[in-house]
Amino acid sequence: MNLNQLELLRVLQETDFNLSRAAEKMHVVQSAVSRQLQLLEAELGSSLFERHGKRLLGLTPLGERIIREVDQIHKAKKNIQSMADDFRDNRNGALHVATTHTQAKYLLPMPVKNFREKYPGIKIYMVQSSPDDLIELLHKHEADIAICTEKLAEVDDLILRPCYQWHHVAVVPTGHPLADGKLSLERLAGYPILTYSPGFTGRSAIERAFGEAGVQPDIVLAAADSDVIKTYVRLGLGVGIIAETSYEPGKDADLVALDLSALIAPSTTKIAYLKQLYLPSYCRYFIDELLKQAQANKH
Amino acid sequence: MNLNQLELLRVLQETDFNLSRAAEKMHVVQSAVSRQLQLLEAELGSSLFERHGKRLLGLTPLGERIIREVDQIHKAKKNIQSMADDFRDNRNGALHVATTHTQAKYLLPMPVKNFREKYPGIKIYMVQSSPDDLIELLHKHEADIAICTEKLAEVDDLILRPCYQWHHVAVVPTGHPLADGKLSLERLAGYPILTYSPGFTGRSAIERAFGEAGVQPDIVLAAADSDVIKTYVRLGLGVGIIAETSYEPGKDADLVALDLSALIAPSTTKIAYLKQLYLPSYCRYFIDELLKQAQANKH
DNA sequence: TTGCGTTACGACTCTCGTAAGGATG
DNA sequence: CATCCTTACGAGAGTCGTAACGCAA
Repeated sequence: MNLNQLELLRVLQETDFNLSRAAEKMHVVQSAVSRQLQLLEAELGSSLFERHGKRLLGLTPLGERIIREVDQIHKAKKNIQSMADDFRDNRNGALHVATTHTQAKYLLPMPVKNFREKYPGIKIYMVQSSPDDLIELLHKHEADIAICTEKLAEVDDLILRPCYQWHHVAVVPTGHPLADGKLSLERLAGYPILTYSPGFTGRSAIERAFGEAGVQPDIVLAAADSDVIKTYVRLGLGVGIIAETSYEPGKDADLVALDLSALIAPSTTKIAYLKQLYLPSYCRYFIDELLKQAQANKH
Repeated sequence: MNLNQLELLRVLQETDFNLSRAAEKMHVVQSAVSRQLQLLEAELGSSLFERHGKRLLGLTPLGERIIREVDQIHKAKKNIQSMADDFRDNRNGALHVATTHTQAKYLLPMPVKNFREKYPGIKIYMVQSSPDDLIELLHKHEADIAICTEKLAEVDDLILRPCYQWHHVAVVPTGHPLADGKLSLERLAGYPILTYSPGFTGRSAIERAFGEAGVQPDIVLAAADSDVIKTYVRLGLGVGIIAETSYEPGKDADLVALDLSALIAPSTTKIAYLKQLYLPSYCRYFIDELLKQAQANKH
């Protein structure tokens, strides 16, 4: 048994149990992985994959169990590498951040700028994705940290750090009737609503608020980002509901933002990363910068 | 980086960072481990060991961290082996049980007998040791399961399964004055006491009972096993306090057992094993037998 | 026929063991 | 001077790549 053979199991799982593609991923010829797999199975004395003829179809029950251990080993190995790189003051690492549009646009810019200055050698990769995907990206080790508001509570192999709390605002063109008088969910629901896609940026809090009030909003546009929403608000499609941070007084002077903190429960944006993985110091620095930025935004 | 190099780190820790002895343990010549260690340190880019000249003195901070990951890897690797062996219905395994005298003599015999019949190919190794050592044996992977009453609560990487609850009895020769009338801790303390060594078989419960009563017993003999205690009780050295299960009505007809359940809190004997290690099916069978035996003893 | 996996064989790399050498207490 | 670690070098084991073959969609 050796690390390459165990790695092969992981790669096979990621390639639909296709030896040829696994070989490609591992930068060896196909016959090599074929032999290594045979050797491993021979050593363990049982087959780890269900087969149809020569083709691999999936894992056997034993294979399932073993691959869980392989994942542990893979994580530990990664940790050893990261720690050594970190200790050596390696300035050639990479930071993979997965987040949603809202955070990428309104929270990350300053932290990223500071990070670039402090760690010019570290490449920053940002993946913008849906909250559903973020957790998966962490688990696949394709992201080091994820920043988002929704969907980050269910899993327990993550460390979750609350970053900042915010509330929603309604945005309407200046002169819109809603801008006067007292706001209520009922009045809001009297207009077509434009807001985030399900699963994005506090959408669940919006739904909960309307649901508990027994009001059925007419959501005519659901977008992944605030800019799209604002664009259509400008076109007069209806009332936008976006995160307060997404309203920019300067650029959005033609829009009015109406505080909804009394009507819709606040949302908390969190930072998440895998509990079992070692976080290099530059990663910790980035998280600290995010928290600092979140503090600054409050004032 | 490969598994042997990582294993070397573990072995070095166990051999006081002595390359020569580590080489012996790994069944290779000393120059081989020297080179492998150099290769690993070169690959990671930092040294993992504090050195004084050529000699290794201990781990660097980085080495400390890395070895924790190495332990994870070692456990996972062991699990893979165990699972494969178990799945293949391997009848050539071994069961390492660590326990104290009392359990070895009064709880284990039947379970061991049943185990031998069901798994004749599995060798049973029993290590008798002090409760202090048992946990260490588990951590060093020199024991699969530990059975004992004391000291099994503090660590959280163990799974603890309560096995049975029992209380102490006082044993005196027939005709001893204590055999008549009402027992109390004060009366007991009027005689020399013979009981277990600190840390053994509920000794802590005995101390707590006397301590809370404000009575200072005169413990003239502290032994690791009940048989020694009974022997000296027979010689008239004083009153023995032993586990109820250690009093055998047949063999011990010349002694009287006096129930102390009202005076000394009951003790619970537990089975412990490492949370992160895979338990082969024969191991689980043995644990089941122990629990069954504990049930049977109640009646 | 194409895609996928296995088997055979020669070349290369890696690791080991032997042996000699240097440092430390 | 005994113990411990390192270095040099040749032998052997292990792994890879090429290539030819078998099998199924």
